[in-house]
Amino acid sequence: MSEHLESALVWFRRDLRSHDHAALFHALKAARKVWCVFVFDDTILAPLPRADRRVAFIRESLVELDAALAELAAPALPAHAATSGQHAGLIVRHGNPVQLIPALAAQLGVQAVYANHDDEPDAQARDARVRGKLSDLGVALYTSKDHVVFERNEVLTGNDSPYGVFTPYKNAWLKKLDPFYVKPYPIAPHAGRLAPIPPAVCPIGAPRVPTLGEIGFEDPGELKVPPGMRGAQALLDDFLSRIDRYDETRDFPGIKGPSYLSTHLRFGTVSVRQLAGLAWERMQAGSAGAQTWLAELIWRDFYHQILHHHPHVVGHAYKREYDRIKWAHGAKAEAHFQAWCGGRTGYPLVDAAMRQLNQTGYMHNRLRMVTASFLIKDLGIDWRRGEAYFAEKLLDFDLAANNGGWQWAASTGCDAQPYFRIFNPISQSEKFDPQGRFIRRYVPELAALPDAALHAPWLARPADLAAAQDVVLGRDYPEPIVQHDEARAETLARYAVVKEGAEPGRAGARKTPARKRAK
DNA sequence: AATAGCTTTGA
DNA sequence: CAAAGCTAT
Repeated sequence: MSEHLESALVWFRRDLRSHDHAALFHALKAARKVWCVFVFDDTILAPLPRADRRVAFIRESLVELDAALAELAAPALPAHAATSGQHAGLIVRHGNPVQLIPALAAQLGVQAVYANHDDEPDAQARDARVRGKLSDLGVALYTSKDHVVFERNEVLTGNDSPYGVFTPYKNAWLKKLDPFYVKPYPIAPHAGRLAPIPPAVCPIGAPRVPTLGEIGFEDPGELKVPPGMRGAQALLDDFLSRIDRYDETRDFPGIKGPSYLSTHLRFGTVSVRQLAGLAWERMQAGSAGAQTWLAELIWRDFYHQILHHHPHVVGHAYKREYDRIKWAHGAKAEAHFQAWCGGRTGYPLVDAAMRQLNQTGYMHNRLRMVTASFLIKDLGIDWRRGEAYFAEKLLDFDLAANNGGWQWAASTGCDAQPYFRIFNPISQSEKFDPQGRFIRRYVPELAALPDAALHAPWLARPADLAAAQDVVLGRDYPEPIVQHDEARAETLARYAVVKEGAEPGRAGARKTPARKRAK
């Protein structure tokens, strides 16, 4: 890999940054001339809604990346020179990378293409095809770890098998970590090798990043997450002032606890090495918040290596016996699913969370667990439908983490937690949004209710409902679409088929007494 | 990374 | 009688 090449092409995918970038570093070290390309992959874009925040986020980030690469290549050039002639930057294409990458490699006459690993099954298949086509042209494809701190087979159990349980994985991960693994790849010292883009590849003076319209999309409106490396840096600066309290604040959607960096991790506009390094440093200095946050980054690595080793988790339970569960079907289930999607379940915290997702493309992590548990364990609906809905709506959607989270909530996943993990949507609400700050923000029709009545308004005293601007359940806000206690019993029965032998009718036979809530 | 139901403690 | 603790699922 370190032999000297005349020229190379770096293919950017989920790593839209110009610093601490593995593939870019390796290319710059190996080749005299280096070009950079991003492809808007039509096989991914075609099924998306036309107003998609992610596409807008990517486009904005590419504009910045292009300028950053040009600046790195020729820092002395005044800004106006950037449009006056041949200069380095980002080549952007739109179509199928399986054709476009080999074609561009041939046009540029490079000897190698460099990219960073993407362990999603579709990406693996795509990269294998690109590798084959490049190889036909006599061009090598070199790929590197970049998206996670440890990948694939880097963290293994004592007998060299991949971990399937998080806690021992985390312990092994932390034991393996040392400063080497979080050291940034230096780009700037080698950036002089970034080569001007030939006019035949990108016409001089033409903008290199297409508009949303040019790739068939519409403006999705304001992005709640500032895009690009600069957006990431701004969020990181802000989070570093709060990270020490992360362990105390992260579970409360009504307060600013999270880093809000998930989208940047997804698109690589921030370096996970930098984040892990910062968190590790603070953790060693005694920060409980940094320690808790680092564990979240480790969850991310964990789910990525799960996906790498067990691609069947896409579309199937990690533990295959859980695919025997019969999920709710029919008109009622369909109505329930629509109510869940639209934030009309009658459970205020669930509805507030779903409305946050619909309105902003983001959902607080605590609420991802609450809403997932509600869909699966209260509505009895197949976790894959919820997974797909999140996949469509989340700006930070990442297949490995989303799938892992849903399988966790569905109890079909890799951690050894038993099937009875059933969140109580009311006690979750009382515990994590006690003042209803979050609920009031997204369910304003209930805002005038007293705190105690917000979590389960159907149990509120009629006087409280009347006092609250005459809130009428069923008119101003839905009645609960299911009764949690009953749903819980049904779920236990539903999951009983997984238990060995699946003694028919055993679970759920014990009647849960209807729980009355004292005034 | 949870809850229900029961038991114990405390005001 | 309510909060806090314990434990099986």
